[in-house]
Amino acid sequence: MRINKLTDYAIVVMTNIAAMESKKIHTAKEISEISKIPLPTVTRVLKTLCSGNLLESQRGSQGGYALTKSPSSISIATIIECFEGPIALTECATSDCACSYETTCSAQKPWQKINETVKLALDKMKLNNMIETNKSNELLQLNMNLGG
Amino acid sequence: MRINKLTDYAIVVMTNIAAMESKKIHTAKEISEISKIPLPTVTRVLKTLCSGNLLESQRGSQGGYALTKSPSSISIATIIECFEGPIALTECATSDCACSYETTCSAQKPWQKINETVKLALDKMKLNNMIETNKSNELLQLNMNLGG
DNA sequence: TTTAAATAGCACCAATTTGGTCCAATTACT
DNA sequence: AGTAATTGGACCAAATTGGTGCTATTTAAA
Repeated sequence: MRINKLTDYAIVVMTNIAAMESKKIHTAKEISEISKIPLPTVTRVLKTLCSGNLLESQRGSQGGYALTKSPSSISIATIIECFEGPIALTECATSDCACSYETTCSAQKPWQKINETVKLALDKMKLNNMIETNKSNELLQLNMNLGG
Repeated sequence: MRINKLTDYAIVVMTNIAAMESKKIHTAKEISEISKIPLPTVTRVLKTLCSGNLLESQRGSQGGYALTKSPSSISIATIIECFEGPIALTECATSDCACSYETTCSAQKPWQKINETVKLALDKMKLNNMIETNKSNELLQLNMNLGG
């Protein structure tokens, strides 16, 4: 039931980028050092975030990554969906559900309700909510969410 | 972010047992046939449910499994926790979190909020809610939740 | 034009988790 | 005693996940 490690990395990375207001564009190397995530891994995370349109990339010299939207309009739900597909505890509520009991399965409605609740909670939580407590905090680092 | 297959099996099994009011005790074989889950696998699920005190077992001839409580007082949350530990999208909100950023990590509160919401939704959903739509329905079978 | 800096898109391997199965031991009823 | 049933453990195969590296491509600056 837990989110994947890569998804957790992604949330850390996005939060860190959001917390750095001074500059707009950041290289993978820079983000790697700040987040204390090895470069190859953070690179992969950044690519996925990019293909999900949560980051935009600038190639070549002086290039890097930047948020596509303001921190207050990027939700945790979006980030999770970018890495793990539609938010649902079961596949039942998903569009691509090939469940053969669709019409008779009485369990489907309860699950839809549960999944909606979860999605709503994750939709409400935006990037700025993750950093607003105190901005002078050290930047988020690896393992803060997954414990270690 | 999805629940495990075994957890899904467990919910199916528990719902099916709850739906059979006539008899109180059911053998593993019986439950296997009704739920269309292979006997060895359903056996394992039943054992786990038993050690989590959601089912009580009677050994020997004429033995089997029965709910320990009424369907209306058994929540989906309890079943999930029985198989996957504390309900949390991250480990941060868990008691055994060894997160070294505890005091400074500003992301912890948001995560606690999210996890509480999820837990609440799963706590509210009881076994009787899973079957109440219409009792004449065929019993739930394998894959109804995970699709397939 | 050349060079250096950076991302893009793969493909690969290792480690972990998960799922499924079986066996020997134990218990209880007849 | 014999049969029917659970118990607990161990085991293996499969799938997923995480981590890394390589090469191509793009861009800006020297």
